[in-house]
Amino acid sequence: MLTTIEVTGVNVATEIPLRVRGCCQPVAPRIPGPDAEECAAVFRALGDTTRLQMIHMLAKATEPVCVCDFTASFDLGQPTISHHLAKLRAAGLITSTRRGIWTFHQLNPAMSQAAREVVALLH
Amino acid sequence: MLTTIEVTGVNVATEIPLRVRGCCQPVAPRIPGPDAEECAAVFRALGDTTRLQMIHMLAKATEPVCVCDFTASFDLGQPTISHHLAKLRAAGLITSTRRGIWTFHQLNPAMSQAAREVVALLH
DNA sequence: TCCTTGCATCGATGGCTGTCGATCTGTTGA
DNA sequence: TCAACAGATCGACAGCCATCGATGCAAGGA
Repeated sequence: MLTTIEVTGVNVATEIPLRVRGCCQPVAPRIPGPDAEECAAVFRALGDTTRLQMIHMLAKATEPVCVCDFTASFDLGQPTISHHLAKLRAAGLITSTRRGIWTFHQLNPAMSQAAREVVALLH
Repeated sequence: MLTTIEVTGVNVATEIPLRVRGCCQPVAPRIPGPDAEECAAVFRALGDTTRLQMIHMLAKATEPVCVCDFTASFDLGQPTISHHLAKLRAAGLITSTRRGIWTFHQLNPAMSQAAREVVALLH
């Protein structure tokens, strides 16, 4: 175990680094570009408290949820809720179905495997 | 299976909704506020392709990684890399240790359980 | 045919974020 | 003591994002 000292959020160690490879070398194979962007997009969609709560609500819900359920649950206007739902839809996390006057939302059954694994973490 | 028609990204179903509870009702218990915000912060930190690649590299690396390794791997300036590392550090995903001239970075061994589960998905 | 209702869309606005060049700081070696 | 280097910080800037009020639009009911 190294003895370290906190300095502006960075630990200062007093020992010589054990370093095999040279410096300034790429370290490991990267995630393929498109995969990384798609994965980041899912994280970005969930990187907002409101949308995270929405996905959690949909994951818990036993029947489809309409927009007014969300507006009743969050202190936000209807256009803002609609905007968040559009973001979740664009990320492929939910699907929306209109039945008569109402539009119902649910987790996308055809969600990507990566997205499914992330959503599963939200119980 | 419902027969649906695509209209501006929303499916239009022709059947009457099966709805037990009334409309405009909160649906399920929410994630406690602080938990949701902390969780969203982790997702937000991973919601950028560069940072996602960084975490992936650190997860794959067998020894600590210094800033110049990242600048060699990404087409970004050193201040930008430093900025992204600071974001990952603020989210509790990595720790940074200075040894002599270099600052080495690694996945935070004391990462929150939620964060650990998310990072584990990146292989 | 007209009104009401649920929801999407538009335009505006303030705040946040990714990126850069310039600069500052701390460490090493001469 | 000083020069060279790794990396953090600062200030600026452009682009994105969350939010709102206003408006448009489709469906249902009178």
